[in-house]
Amino acid sequence: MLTINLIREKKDFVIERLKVKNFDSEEIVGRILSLDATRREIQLKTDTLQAEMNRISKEIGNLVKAGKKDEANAAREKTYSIKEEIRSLTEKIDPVENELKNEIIKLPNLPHESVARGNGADDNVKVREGGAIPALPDTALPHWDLIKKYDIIDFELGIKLTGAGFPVYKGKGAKLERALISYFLDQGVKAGYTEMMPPIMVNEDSGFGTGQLPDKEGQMYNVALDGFYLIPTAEVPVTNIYRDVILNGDQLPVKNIAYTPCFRREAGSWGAHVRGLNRLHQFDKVEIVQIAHPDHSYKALEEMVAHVESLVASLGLPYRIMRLCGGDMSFTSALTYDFEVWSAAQKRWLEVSSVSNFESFQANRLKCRFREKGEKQTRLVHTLNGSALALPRIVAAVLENNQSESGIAIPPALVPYTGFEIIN
RNA sequence: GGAGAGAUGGCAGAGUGGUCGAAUGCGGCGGUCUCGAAAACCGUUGUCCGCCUUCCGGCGGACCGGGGGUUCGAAUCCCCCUCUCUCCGCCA
Repeated sequence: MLTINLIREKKDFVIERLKVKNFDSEEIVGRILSLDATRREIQLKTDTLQAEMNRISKEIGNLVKAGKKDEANAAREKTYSIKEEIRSLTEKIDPVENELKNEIIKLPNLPHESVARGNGADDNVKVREGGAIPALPDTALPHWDLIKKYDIIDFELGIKLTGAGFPVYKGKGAKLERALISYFLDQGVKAGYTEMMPPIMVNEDSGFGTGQLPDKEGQMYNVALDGFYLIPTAEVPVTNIYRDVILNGDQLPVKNIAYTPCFRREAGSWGAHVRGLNRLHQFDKVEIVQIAHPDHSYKALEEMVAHVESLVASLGLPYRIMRLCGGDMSFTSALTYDFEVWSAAQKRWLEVSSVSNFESFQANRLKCRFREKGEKQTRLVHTLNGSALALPRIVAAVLENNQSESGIAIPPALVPYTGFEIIN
């Protein structure tokens, strides 16, 4: 959520920047400014009247204590009309405030100045690439055939237990999954992140804090009986740790890492390109989250990108890093880099990580601030997160890229974690 | 699931209708003392909103789990909700 101050002070700038995200905000901003003016006008009136009320009430107290009953009653008479006036103003201010908030949360985050205009994935900018695309024989199989051949992941069993998109990992498949989680966590801890194991269900406040609610309600599984949501990403609980928190400047940056299962309803997004592990309702992901000083958040973003890059490279996967254009970026992000790995049998790039700086957009919803030592003023922090990494598509690429007649070779970096070198 | 108790500032913990944004202690910050530190002593120490102000800041309003009510006046009284704790039962 953008701050009202920014909208008030840099109205034209806000409108211009949002055009990069193909978002026409002129009307909304106009409504916001008018509601804001109304709100302040009403508040000034009520505050003045309330001050008068408080003064008289205090006076009555003193008069009663002094035994001046008649004067006290006279003063009491005066309060009735003021009270009525306050009541009617209060009734007006509530809807104005609600409407104001409803309008503000409609505005997406402003894109960073480096973000290009564009409509979709085709307009994203390739920043870097690495790794060699393997040459596979024509007999190479897509991962959904490989997992059947080696019996390591069972989709039909998942359908029986739950439904489509909830696979069962078996034998070496399960071990590979666990190995990747451990490997990613260990690498993160080495890079200075603190490991967290958060709840995988969150309440409504948390859903609002990171921006899933109210807009993307339909994307999350809802445990209606208790009012909880299954997390679509560890970003939600791990970032919400800092909801309503004021940090000391010297505590920044906060660097946390967490493995969690992730749950996504993916309503309406089924169709082509979602076979096998490409899109699931439940999947595993290791997420890195940073709470950064606003002056250093882009340095933090680069550091996170470098970390994710080192992970992908260490698995020997061909990858490319894309800077998302305005039209392809999420509502909450100011700058996003996507990581894609080459899936050799599907012959397509699969998104395995998305690393973003949200600047103060989430922080403003979360009310996460920090105070510099010696300063009185609090400021909003910047929040960042990225997948490091999302497992299923990594598994898909590892299986497809490393297949041969004799089986699937495990990347050397993972062997200490799997305990085996080949799936056959 | 049954019975009971409670929710106050960073923490602990007073406060049952007016002068309470809230005693006191701890912690934090600044200072005195010291070569330095500890101890001791002195001072200071919440958040949000609005108005004024060139900065420093000043003034006003709100906030004692959340929401509503009674009252001229509510941390204090009433109603609803949420959460926590204790005991019993069940249980990974």
